[in-house]
Amino acid sequence: MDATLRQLAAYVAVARAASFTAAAAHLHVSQSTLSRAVADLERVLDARLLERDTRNVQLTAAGLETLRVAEQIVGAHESGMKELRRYLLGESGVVAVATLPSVAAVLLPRMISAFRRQRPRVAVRIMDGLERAVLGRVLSGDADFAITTVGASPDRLDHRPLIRDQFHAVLPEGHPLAERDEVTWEDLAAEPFLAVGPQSSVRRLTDAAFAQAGAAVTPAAEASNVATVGGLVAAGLGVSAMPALVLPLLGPGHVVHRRLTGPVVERRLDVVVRARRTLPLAAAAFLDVLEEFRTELPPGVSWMG
Amino acid sequence: MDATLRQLAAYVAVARAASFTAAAAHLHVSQSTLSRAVADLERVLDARLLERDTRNVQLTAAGLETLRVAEQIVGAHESGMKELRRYLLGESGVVAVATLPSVAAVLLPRMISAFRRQRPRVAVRIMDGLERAVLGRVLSGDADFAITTVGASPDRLDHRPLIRDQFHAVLPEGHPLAERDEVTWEDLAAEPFLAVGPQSSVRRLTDAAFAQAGAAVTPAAEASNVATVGGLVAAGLGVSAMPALVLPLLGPGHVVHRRLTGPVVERRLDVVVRARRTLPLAAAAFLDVLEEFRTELPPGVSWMG
DNA sequence: GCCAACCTATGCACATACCGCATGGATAAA
DNA sequence: TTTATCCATGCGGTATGTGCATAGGTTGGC
Repeated sequence: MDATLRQLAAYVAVARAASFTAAAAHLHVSQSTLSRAVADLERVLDARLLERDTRNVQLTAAGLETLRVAEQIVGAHESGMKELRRYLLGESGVVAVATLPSVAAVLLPRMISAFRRQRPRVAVRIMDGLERAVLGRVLSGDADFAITTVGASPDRLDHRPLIRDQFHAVLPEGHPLAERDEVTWEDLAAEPFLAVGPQSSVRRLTDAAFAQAGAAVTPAAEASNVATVGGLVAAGLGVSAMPALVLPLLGPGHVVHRRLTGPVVERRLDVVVRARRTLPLAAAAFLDVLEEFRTELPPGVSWMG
Repeated sequence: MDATLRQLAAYVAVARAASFTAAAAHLHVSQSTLSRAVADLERVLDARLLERDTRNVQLTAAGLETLRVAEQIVGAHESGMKELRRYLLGESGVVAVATLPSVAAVLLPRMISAFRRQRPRVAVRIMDGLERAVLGRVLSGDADFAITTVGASPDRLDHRPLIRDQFHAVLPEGHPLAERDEVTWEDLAAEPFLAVGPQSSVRRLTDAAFAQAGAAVTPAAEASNVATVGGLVAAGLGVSAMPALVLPLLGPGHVVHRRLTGPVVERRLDVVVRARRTLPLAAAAFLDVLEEFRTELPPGVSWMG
């Protein structure tokens, strides 16, 4: 049979103190308990570990080796439990956030620095991707939660609104529409439209907005990367429409943006978690930080809830 | 409170098998036992580790971290106990032998190779020194046992004869006494005598032998190292007397040796262990090997007991 | 849509382990 | 010789651990 953790811990205490009585006082148990525990250990190992001559307790060679091993085992238990507790209290570990590239680039950095001021020992892993991939990360458990648009509300996921993000017209510098303060979807429909790829949630929203405005728009060009779309606009190949958070990602080209109405279209970014799962405490703490993180946002972006 | 080793082991089994029932079969315990153990662990840690939906058992994030830590702890326990058992069975560890330089150089190498054929994973540490130091090593517990002469039988040590080692006259080549087959102590007393240092047990025996032969001998020179004495003899400065086992250590000089009688003096080499101590099994195994190690010995050396 | 199969949780009873108290026995110091 | 100190051990009460039987709930086949 194997030695109990209790026997090993008792033995370590007695061997270190070289005294049953002293070790008992130190551990706040009775001396008889330790006497028995050590005797049990010796019986289990079938070896004499301590030489007791009423006045002194002295380790045998086997006792020395046993002490070494027992310290390892007991130490592994103690440090492991301590580590685990820290993790479970959300004081260490990794928070994995899945989110859209625009959120990852524009909002997350500030959120993370606020979070890490509060929990410096918790790392944050960012997984950016398009809505479908992002939701998949949450479903599979790779990510603790997501901040993303949610098209068709999928099964096994809970979500709640976090941020409102208004669409803006994206125009080349010097374009006639740029002279106005506001542009309508109908205005845009008259120009060559540069769209993001069909996988993007932005594309779904622009398609819906044109339909709502009663315009049938076939994109003049598509690119999966928004920076590419920005470049196309800057080069004068057409116009586009992007949520406010995406505007900083349009690249260094000379583009301008204007409020986009008729209708005002908003992208809603939700916090998405797995249904019927309790979040790891560190992840929950991140969301708590988000609750209080009501700092100023770029124009056209606002908090919800 | 801390998690029990039993709880952690149960959890590791269940988490690996992703099934209470399968893990129970594997560990040969009832399913209810594991169900309870895992529930206890979750209560102790105050965290949900497994998501059970009747068909599948799936790890939560906390469960994954707990599995990692629990595997470490349980693994440390298992491997530690295995290591300890090996040690206690004498299948690993170190046997520390304290002994005189002559034994260390001449006899021990063969003994060690015989021992290691039987227990290849046990290392042997040799501590050589003069009798006093050698016995001190055993008393302090630094050495498991000693092979040495024993002058005044000291307290707290047990000893039993192992080897008989006859004294020989050590002469320069071409010396008149070298023409005989045997030399007496009286013969030697007429020559300049080259002695080892007063700390050496050999010195004690040569002094006693001369006294027994009725000769008062004052050494012409002393050296603590027997090779030095050999060099002095080879240089023609005098003669000496050494036990047979020491003869190979006299160095490359041109010396010869002859049987020494009147009286025949023997050095007795004992095995010395601490009284009332059980030897570590590996050390006991070494002594067992010695028992059976009755191979040929140099002339003038023989087994006892 | 219903039934059978399967999996985990739990009530119950029993055995063992564990603990502290009190005390015995042995030794070193006074 | 006496005293103080320390470890071992008998004893009784409590906590813990285990298996059996079974409840409860979900999945998959018919």
